[in-house]
Amino acid sequence: MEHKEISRAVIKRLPRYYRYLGELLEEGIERISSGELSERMKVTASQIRQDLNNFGGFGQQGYGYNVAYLYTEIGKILGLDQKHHVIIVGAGNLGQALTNYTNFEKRGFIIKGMFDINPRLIGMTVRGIPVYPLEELQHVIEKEQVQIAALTIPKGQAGEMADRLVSYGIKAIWNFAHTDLNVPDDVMVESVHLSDSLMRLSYRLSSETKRMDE
Amino acid sequence: MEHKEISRAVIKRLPRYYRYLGELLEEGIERISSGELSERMKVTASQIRQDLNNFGGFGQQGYGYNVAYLYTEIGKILGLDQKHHVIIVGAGNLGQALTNYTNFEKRGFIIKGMFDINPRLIGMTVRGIPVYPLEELQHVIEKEQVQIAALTIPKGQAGEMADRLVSYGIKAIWNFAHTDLNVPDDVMVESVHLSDSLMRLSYRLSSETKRMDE
DNA sequence: TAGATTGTTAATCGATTAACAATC
DNA sequence: TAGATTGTTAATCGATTAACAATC
Repeated sequence: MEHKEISRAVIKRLPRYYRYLGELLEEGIERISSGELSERMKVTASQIRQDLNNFGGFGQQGYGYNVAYLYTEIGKILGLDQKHHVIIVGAGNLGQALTNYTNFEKRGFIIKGMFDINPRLIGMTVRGIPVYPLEELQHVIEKEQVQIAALTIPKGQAGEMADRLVSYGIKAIWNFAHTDLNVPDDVMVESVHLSDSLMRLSYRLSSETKRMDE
Repeated sequence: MEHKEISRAVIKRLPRYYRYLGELLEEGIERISSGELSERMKVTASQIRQDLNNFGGFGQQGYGYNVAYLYTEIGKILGLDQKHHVIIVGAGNLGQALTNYTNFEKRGFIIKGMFDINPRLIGMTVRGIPVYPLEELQHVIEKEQVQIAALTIPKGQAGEMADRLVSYGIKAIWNFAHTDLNVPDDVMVESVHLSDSLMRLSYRLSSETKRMDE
């Protein structure tokens, strides 16, 4: 219906709001004003109110925001009220690390299997989740109605594997390969480029050092 | 000296330029114009020229940019011409994955050790790199002149550990814990919030589904 | 009711894109 | 020299912040 397209910048901040609200909830805090939250998160209160109002009026004048309510609502916006079936393509250390991270499960991301070409890994289980050979890929995706694939394989094979996953009906790729993927418009890609991140850290370290030399 | 502070947005894009230039280099391409690069990277040529000119005139009118030269120069800007000593705090799957990723080493990030509280991991080696007990932290940091610490431990312990690392002289923290760290201004933090990333993917998946329902 | 704080409009700031003169 | 393409200034666009009327 109404199509006030939400800006990329806002979406990027949503999980952070969710994280802070979760912490408030744990601390037993019931309500919070944009002003208080702004101090904690180190953003302006104005930005918080603007961001939230993209999705509707969650607050109440003179009161602020109800933490539990806002937490739930942002969860819904992020799609965390639904179960998502996930596979991990690439059962190396990184793939295993993702599988072991049980918090994803709590948020509704259910890992249905891991995949690898390495025969030594096939048959192994992590947290009871088996490593399948790649031949099983299509079968498992269809049977388990998998929507999300985490791609934790070397960049050389990533492009081809992405195409293959898309052809099997995958709708979202969580890409850890150090390359950009080209997929159809209706397939979502979220990339975690670890080396890019490390280089940014290196840049800031170097430029800070230079600044101090002056 | 001259202080035309580089914007956050530009710095964020630098590693991506570096990545694409590396690929061009591998393909044996000697020179490239901002127009050609813009097609590959799917950004505007104007942005490429603006970004690069923050650091100096790397191109030549009528010719474009020399790939090898530009690659080297951006490498220098990113601090990749220098060696950085790194430790990994938290020797679980994720820590091991980082240690196994040999490309970091190629870029000058040399891992000097891993650390853990788990006695079962201590003494183990990954690619020849030993897992030390936390008691060795200060000693190794000082002896090996470690600048960068990757933090791959649960969020509950992350804040305290960050303080400890800072007190031992660490100048940059690559934070994988699902929490924001508070450190002094001269200490750089680069966070990789995996769950934030997964939630963004989930958001886009959900909103795409909704759009199609209309 | 008075005080607090939101939701929202308006002003500002910064980042991106367009345009073009400079120059290889 | 003519053609190509940069470096850079100007114009546009979008995102952030400030301000304040609405309202609980």
